[in-house]
Order: sequence, then structure tokens, then C-alpha cells
Amino acid sequence: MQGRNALVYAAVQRIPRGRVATYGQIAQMVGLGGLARQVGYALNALPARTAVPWHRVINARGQISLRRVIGAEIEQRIRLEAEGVRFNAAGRVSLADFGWVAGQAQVRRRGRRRPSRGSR
DNA sequence: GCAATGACGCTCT
DNA sequence: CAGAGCGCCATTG
Repeated sequence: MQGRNALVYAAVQRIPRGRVATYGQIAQMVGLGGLARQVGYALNALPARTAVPWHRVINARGQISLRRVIGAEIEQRIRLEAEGVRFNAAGRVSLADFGWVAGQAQVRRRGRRRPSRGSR
């Protein structure tokens, strides 16, 4: 356990309830640049029972990243839906609607605010 | 110490 | 929009 991991966990805990963040977002937040993979690796080292809301972290596609254990994917989705996060038919989350923007505690999301990036 | 693997992301097709 | 390829770095055998 390095201080880097603790930094990642701290950033994840800052994610508001009912909102999700991407691995790359967390990576940039803790100063890892675009090393999203290391964020995922750090979360992988997380104990089974933890106060860190790891389920609020998804990939840039707005989809839940599968782990070695299949059941985890379902658990993550259930926990997110319990917080109000909605999944579309493809099983993906609209980052434009539920994506957490640092510094923006509450987003009103009146229509699409950031069409530049698209949902690609 | 080298090689393979992985909770990812971006770009091209 | 979906799939495939390449790159990034830490952990593990």
C-alpha cells in the first residue's frame, strides 16, 4: 500500500452519491496523468469490505469494467442504480448526465451541456 | 531482472 | 456507434 493508492481512494471518496467518475478522471485528479490503468490497479488492491465507493468508478465508455469475478459487475450496477444512476439498454451510463465534474457539486444537466466530446 | 498481465484510454477503421 | 490496435505503468511469476 503506497501513498499513491491512498490518494486514489481519497479522490474516489469525493465522488458524490448518485454520480460516477471515470478511471482517467481519477488518475488526472491524483496527478497520475492519463494512467487510468494504475487507478484500476489501485482499486483492485482494495479490500472486499471498504468504505471507498469503488462502484462509482467506471471506464470512459460509461460502462462497468469487468473484473476477474463476474458477480462484481452485477453488484456494482445494483449499487449504482440504488443511488439513482440509470443504465441504458446497452448497459451503459450516460456520462453527460451522471458523470461527475470536479468542482460542480450539483449538476442540473439541462439538456446536453458538453456535446463537443460526444459520447464516443 | 525480464516477460506477461491487467477495475483503462485514445485513435483509427 | 462498435470493434481492433497501440501505449502507459505497476504488480507478479
